[in-house]
Amino acid sequence: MNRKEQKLKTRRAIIDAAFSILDEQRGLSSISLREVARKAGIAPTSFYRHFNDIDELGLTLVDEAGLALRQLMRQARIRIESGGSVIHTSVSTFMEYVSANSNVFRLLLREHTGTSQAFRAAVQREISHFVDELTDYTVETTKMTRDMSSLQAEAMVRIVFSAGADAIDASPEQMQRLAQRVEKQLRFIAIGSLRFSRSCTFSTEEGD
Amino acid sequence: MNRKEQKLKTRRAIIDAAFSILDEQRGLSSISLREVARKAGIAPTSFYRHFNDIDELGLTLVDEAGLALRQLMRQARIRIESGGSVIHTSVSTFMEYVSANSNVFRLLLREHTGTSQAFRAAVQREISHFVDELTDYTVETTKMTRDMSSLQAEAMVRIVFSAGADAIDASPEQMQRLAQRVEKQLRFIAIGSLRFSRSCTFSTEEGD
DNA sequence: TATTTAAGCTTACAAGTGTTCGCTAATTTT
DNA sequence: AAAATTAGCGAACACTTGTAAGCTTAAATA
Repeated sequence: MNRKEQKLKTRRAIIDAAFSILDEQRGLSSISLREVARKAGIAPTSFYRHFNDIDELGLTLVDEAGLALRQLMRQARIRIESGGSVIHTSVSTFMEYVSANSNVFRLLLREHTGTSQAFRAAVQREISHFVDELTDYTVETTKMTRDMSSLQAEAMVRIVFSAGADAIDASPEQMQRLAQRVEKQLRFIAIGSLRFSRSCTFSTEEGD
Repeated sequence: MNRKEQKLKTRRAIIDAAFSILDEQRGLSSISLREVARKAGIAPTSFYRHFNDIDELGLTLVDEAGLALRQLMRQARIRIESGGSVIHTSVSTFMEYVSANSNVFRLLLREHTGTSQAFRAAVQREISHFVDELTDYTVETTKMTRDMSSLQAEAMVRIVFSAGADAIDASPEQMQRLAQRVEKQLRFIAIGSLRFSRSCTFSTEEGD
């Protein structure tokens, strides 16, 4: 058993090395096998004992980042259930997550608009997941239609992720300020979609 | 004069070559001097007659992209003045711009979250410009405070740019659909901020 | 204990990179 | 017409890159 244990250990070393490189200013596409190997403390060729390809490593990183994102969602839901404003709690949780896992979030943001179709698709999948969950929540807790909830959720996620991008390089004070702005903006959307929803009730055949 | 003319011509060839490479799947950071030179039809060393550095080329590209963005704003304003819904006109103009200059917009999006601090700052500057102009417009055409207008403008720009990212790779039908969604989402914000603004009037000392 | 397995290493190669140097040739200036 | 300037080129440099081949060595299995 000691063998597989060791293998997993250096596999982790490779992944961590890759993340640490991303942390230091570089994107997935410009990451080099040799650099990762150097940082992980192995010979370049040993890399192939763990991944067939450098892209395989990249997808692994995106998967791990997506996992962290889902954990974030879970945590936010738990906090919401124990009381407090939904919007405030969500934004706070998100911002904390961004600063705590800045390298992970940076990866998601970069690859979202990045150079590789496969990575972009992978990130898009994670974000859609995020939107879907928020849509479900909105449908449950409001009287809005699914379509309207979906629009609202999408708008909110766009804003939060976009703000998250700015938050990465921000100081704690800037982030505090940013979070407050985002909260207000999300309230715009919440209020607006509700209003919009009501005004539509009159002009469509779909009653309540 | 024939000399400077020729120089400008090959300078343009270099810039166009760089843009065309970006078009074909690659990011600014992974662009290679030699590749650009090859595509521009000059020797690698001749590149230095026009730019000190490959980063200097990068900044030039970002500047050109920003210029195009400002032209877009101007065009949108003209269209708005000649009647029609502000939101609809703006979104349409933006979407048309994105698909017409997809490589340029791609550059802005990528470098916004990209690998180089200088590029990120340059793009951020352009986007801030965009937000500021929209804020001014909102202050002029509504009774909202500057702070509130700024929040609204920022939210709208975040959504539009985020949607623009999705629009790049979308088919015409998908883009049509996307544009409609964005329009509704912007309306959420417009309605919401107005409502929010009114409700604040009661709780603050700032009357009207 | 003997044999097999496999993680990790060293060496090696072909291809790509940025950049320096000195040259050519054509245009501009004197 | 002579001199100076300069866009562009070829050769060469000192790298870095991905990947292949074969070896070592320690653990797993028989």
